[in-house]
Amino acid sequence: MADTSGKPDNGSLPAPDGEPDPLAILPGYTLRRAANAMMAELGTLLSEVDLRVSEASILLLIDGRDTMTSSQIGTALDIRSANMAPLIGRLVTRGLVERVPLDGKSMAIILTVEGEATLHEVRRITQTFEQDLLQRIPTEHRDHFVPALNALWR
Amino acid sequence: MADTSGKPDNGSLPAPDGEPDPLAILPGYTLRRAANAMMAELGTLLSEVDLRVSEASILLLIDGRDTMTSSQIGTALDIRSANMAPLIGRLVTRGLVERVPLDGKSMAIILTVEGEATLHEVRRITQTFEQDLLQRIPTEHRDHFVPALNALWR
DNA sequence: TGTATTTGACTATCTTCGATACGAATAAGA
DNA sequence: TCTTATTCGTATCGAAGATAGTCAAATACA
Repeated sequence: MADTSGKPDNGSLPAPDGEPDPLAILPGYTLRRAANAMMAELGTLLSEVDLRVSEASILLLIDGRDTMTSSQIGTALDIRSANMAPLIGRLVTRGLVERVPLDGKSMAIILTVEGEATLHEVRRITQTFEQDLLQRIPTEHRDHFVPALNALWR
Repeated sequence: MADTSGKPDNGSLPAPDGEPDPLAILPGYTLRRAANAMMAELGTLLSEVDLRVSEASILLLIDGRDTMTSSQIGTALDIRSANMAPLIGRLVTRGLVERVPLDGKSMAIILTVEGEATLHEVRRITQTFEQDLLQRIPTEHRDHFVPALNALWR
């Protein structure tokens, strides 16, 4: 209805001459595009160690901990337990982590020796990636990037 | 999702002495989490008009244009033509857009009257969403948000 | 103690977005 | 004309995420 917004309303007149994308000024749209681009790139980098982004996240998270259960990992990474099961399963199959019973019900997910070696590669890849990502952001915006993003979900 | 509230649920994670989440300072990780949270929220909002985010993007893009082909839309939104086909197909089935032959090979995708009415709702929803999104970002970071994101894919 | 509820791990299946691979038809060029 | 490239479309796959529901262990409680 009546746009009560005080933002630049270019809605009904998109100026179809030279502007290829009227969505580019929308924060939500740019957020999606940027995230897609970055995740695709990270996915390509991680294919070197045959890991998906979510799998690499798990390895990074459980490093140095020996009592983290599948559900705790899921809570930390916001992954449902139904989706954790096959994720952990693949890591177990590949010998990167193992399930260790904590009690008769809970299982701790811990890195194997091979998992630690792979994690080392993952660290190398992600650190380079994160550095490159920040480098692409103009210096005057760089320090605002993570705080702004964190305000959207933390 | 269901975690947009600032509740203190991390009793299971290490205390604030060490680090509650070693991934939270990674730009790529925060980017993904923020984008996921925002897109889930927008998806929920758009379910009111039974549209997915990508479908709503198409409507927003083609408004006011009458010679945009499926492949041009795909180029603008970075959607492969193979994925455009079912997307446009659903919009056609719902009577929101129609295919108009341009030259025997190319088809222009244009809004129907009903599509324009729906687009009006979409604008209302997305403008509120975009405004809320920006509001959540602390003022000192807000102006840096879109420029920083655009540097990652434009 | 016995019963009921909650929790942890898991299976099966669905949805959304995105990517390939390929085919058919038209347009454009050698 | 014959070949190549473009456009639109099919079918299929993959990653991430969501629901529903099973099952057994753990916990709460009357």
